[in-house]
Amino acid sequence: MRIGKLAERAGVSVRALRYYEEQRLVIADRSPSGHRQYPESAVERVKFIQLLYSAGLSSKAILHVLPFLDTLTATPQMTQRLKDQRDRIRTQIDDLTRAHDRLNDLISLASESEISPATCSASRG
Amino acid sequence: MRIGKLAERAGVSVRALRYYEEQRLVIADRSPSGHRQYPESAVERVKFIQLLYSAGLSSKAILHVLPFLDTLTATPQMTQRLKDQRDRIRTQIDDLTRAHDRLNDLISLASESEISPATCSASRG
DNA sequence: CTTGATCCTCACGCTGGCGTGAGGTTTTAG
DNA sequence: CTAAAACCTCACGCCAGCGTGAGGATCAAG
Repeated sequence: MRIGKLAERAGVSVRALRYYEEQRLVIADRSPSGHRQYPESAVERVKFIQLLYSAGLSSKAILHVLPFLDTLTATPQMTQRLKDQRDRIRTQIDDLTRAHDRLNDLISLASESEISPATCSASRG
Repeated sequence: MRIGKLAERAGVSVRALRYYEEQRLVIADRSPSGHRQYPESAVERVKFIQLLYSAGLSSKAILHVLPFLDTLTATPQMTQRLKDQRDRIRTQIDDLTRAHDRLNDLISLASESEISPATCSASRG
């Protein structure tokens, strides 16, 4: 499959795919004319990469995690890196949850302050 | 209180505080000589700003949310913005959770692949 | 009065994940 | 055969949240 199709199917831009290759996250065969050729499996791979990016991993961190996908065997070091990232994400989730709750508190206050005194008793029963 | 003390107490850099002022997130009085003067309340305000930054809000988004802290009254538009941000955070939490779970799956696989065949039956009962 | 800590205002640098041409080749549809 | 679409390689641009001097004023203590 060529780069345009992969981009479409994985939901990323062509530019992004070239960038991933630059970061060595994805390896592509080349046709005699130099066009990139991807296997079917690249779709899932790119989607996984996107998942990790959206979770805040850097290209470098992803690069350290990906080899496991290929070989399905991990060195203790790789396992540790996976755990480190997982823990970092958990921490981030906790931070976000705190912010989420704080915002929710504010929303409650805001909703009340919005309501005119006359309708207040009606809406709060 | 002056900027150094506020930075220390709020757990941010002096540079960051100047940046927040540039973004109009924090307003500071000035001494005759031009030094910034902050009230006690600035500590909590800055901590709250940090919370929102860590939740991925931009300066602009924070700027739209903060007036509520000062007035304790919200326009419907402000309430809506609060809700939008809360929803965005929730979405982000979901993304992170998915990544977290995927990584956990990988960690399970990795832990297995790490174990030598001889010890495998022992560790898996 | 002096010294060192703290403060001030520019203003450039950095990082990451791409966007976006420029200028040229290749593939594909008709 | 031709035109459009898709591809290629540079390579600069962007944004955000600061870090990090440069060069100078101000403050607190002895």
